[in-house]
Amino acid sequence: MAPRNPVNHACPIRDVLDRVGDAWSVLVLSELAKGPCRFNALLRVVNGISQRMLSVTLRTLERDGMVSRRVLPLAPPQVEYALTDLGQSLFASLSALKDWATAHQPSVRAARSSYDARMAQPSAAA
Amino acid sequence: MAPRNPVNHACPIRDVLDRVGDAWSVLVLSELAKGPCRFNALLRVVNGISQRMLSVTLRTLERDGMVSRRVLPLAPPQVEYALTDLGQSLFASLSALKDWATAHQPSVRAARSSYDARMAQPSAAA
DNA sequence: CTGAATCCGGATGGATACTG
DNA sequence: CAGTATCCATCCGGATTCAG
Repeated sequence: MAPRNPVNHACPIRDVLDRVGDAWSVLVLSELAKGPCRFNALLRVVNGISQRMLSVTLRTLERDGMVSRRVLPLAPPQVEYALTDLGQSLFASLSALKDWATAHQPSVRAARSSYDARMAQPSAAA
Repeated sequence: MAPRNPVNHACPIRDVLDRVGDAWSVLVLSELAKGPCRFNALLRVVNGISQRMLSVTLRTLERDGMVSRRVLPLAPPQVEYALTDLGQSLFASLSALKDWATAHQPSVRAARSSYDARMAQPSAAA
């Protein structure tokens, strides 16, 4: 997830984005933000995630201290995942970005349409 | 950059992260935040980016309205890239995340070490 | 100088099957 | 239930080459 290229600076932004930029982490994070959850429950609710990716994602999040893993000693083994304080604070910080996205989505959409339209017309300079 | 999987919700967070989660966008963004810059200048300063990825990244950012592109009509063609207002506001929002990262990097590092240590010892339940 | 097109190796991630 | 291991298709991204 992290070592995309050898030039990873000590840049804190890249550090977070490597942790959060992938397709699933944020989804899992936001599910767990609603409350603790078990593996298969996450699998069902995260919509489209594969068993493998859920497993990988959870392990990474756990390793980074965002998620806690509690094994219930029961007949059918149960494992409960939950956000740690650290994970909750990260999720909170992400909301700033979410707010930006929500606020500016129209602008971005407009920019895109405009760009696509401009590119479609070879006769731009007239 | 965006369509990692067909399940892209209309989730605004994923939307931003798809735009910003890749390895280079943020680097380019933060360079341009310092002021307008030309192609080859970016190429030199962004440390490790290839010509192709710079080109691709700039085009994406331009399409999304984050970056403006101005062609100077000169003998050796010059193209100047700069952040738009939209791009600057995004960059500003990213700083919240950067602050989080800076503040919690030690915690994350600690969590990782701890996790790695725990995993190294098969004898956990005693 | 600024870029686009092509080629291609490596990483990413889904499907499946198997284990505890 | 909660995962891991394997197999394999796809995509990303670097190097190179060509064009305006």
